[in-house]
Amino acid sequence: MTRSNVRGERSRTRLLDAALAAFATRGFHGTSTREIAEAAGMSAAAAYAHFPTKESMLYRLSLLGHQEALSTIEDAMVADNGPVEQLRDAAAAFAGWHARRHTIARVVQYEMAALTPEHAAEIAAIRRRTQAVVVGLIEAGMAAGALRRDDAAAAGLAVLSMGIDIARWYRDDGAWTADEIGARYGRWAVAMLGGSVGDDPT
Amino acid sequence: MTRSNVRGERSRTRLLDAALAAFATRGFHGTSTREIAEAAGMSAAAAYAHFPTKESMLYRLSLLGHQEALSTIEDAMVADNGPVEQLRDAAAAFAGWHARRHTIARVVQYEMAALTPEHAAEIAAIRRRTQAVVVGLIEAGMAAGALRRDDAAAAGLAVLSMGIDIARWYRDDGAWTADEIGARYGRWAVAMLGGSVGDDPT
DNA sequence: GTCTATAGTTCGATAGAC
DNA sequence: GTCTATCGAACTATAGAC
Repeated sequence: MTRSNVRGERSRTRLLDAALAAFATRGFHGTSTREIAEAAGMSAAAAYAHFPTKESMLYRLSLLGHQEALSTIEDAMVADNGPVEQLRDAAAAFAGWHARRHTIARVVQYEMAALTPEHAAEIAAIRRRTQAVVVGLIEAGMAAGALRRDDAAAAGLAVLSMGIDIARWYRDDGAWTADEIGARYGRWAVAMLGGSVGDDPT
Repeated sequence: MTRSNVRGERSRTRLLDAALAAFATRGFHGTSTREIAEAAGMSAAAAYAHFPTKESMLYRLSLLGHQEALSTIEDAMVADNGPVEQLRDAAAAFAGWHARRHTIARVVQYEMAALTPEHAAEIAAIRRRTQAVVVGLIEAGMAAGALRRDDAAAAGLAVLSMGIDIARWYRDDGAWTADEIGARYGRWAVAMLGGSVGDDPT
């Protein structure tokens, strides 16, 4: 991390920002390396000094996004108020993240098929951890009798689905803030499974 | 509809089937006209006797799929047992359709950005009708006191989101049938909003 | 309606100068 | 690290024969 590569780091960041915006709106296959480079203020050839392939840009974005989504869930669970409140907080954080960070979330959720098999496998491992966290909370809630008995794996998938799909439709100029959406989706996730928290007597 | 164009109709159908499979797995921009034509058993040039552009294939598939999804919801509501049971049935039909017809559903939900502006506007009108049906049921249920007061538009979006996202992850060799998924998602949609039907005392 | 051939463009990625 | 120039391949779509 010498002083001499500060400029290189900046170019790399600009490229990733440009690739993110393009992949989110037109998709990986709908985006050319020329578009990305131009949006980053350099020639297409210059981009190859920072990333060996177009796919390597997607991989970097996908990895960062997946890690961020998982961390957001984990951070929301630190207050251990029991599985039901933890489920509410995790679902709220997950949904809120997909609204607040809808651009990278769109890449995370809808461009995985364009990754190389090796990169896709690495990303899939993070996704499995994310799913395991939510399903684990649901299982714990059911075991404690605080949630209605049901297929916990299917329920976890549905709770995540509500959050993931936000990335498809959310717009920054829409009617709801990311926090509002998060709060609502957290309540809905719990209510869906027959649970209750606080002033929510179902 | 003369006898002489029966072969043409068959070729057209084969092309649409091939385009559907390709668009669903690799996306519109990730699919070439050559791939589609080859999978349909003809040259790329021959495909242009049936469709003037690659986008026109996508448009046809998207239109058929959207109409089918809307019809499925409407058909599920014919038995008027009140808004809550109708909501359960509509959500179940919508979710079940996305599982049973996940291939075309994937094209319907995730390839809209590749349509021409004119075609996209036509499709968007069908989507608005679909949304209006579900939001209308939720509003009716809230007005009747059978569902918890909440933002009906946001709730409708979340109910549809659960169904839509099924197209992203559903596989034919998975653990659940489309009917099982539909039944569960119908119950969850109602429970999420504090409603109850039949043997579901929340 | 289908073919071969190809026009004309754009693609991802590289060569080599500075 | 960035540029201009370009390679070789792939792309959408068309021309013209049958």
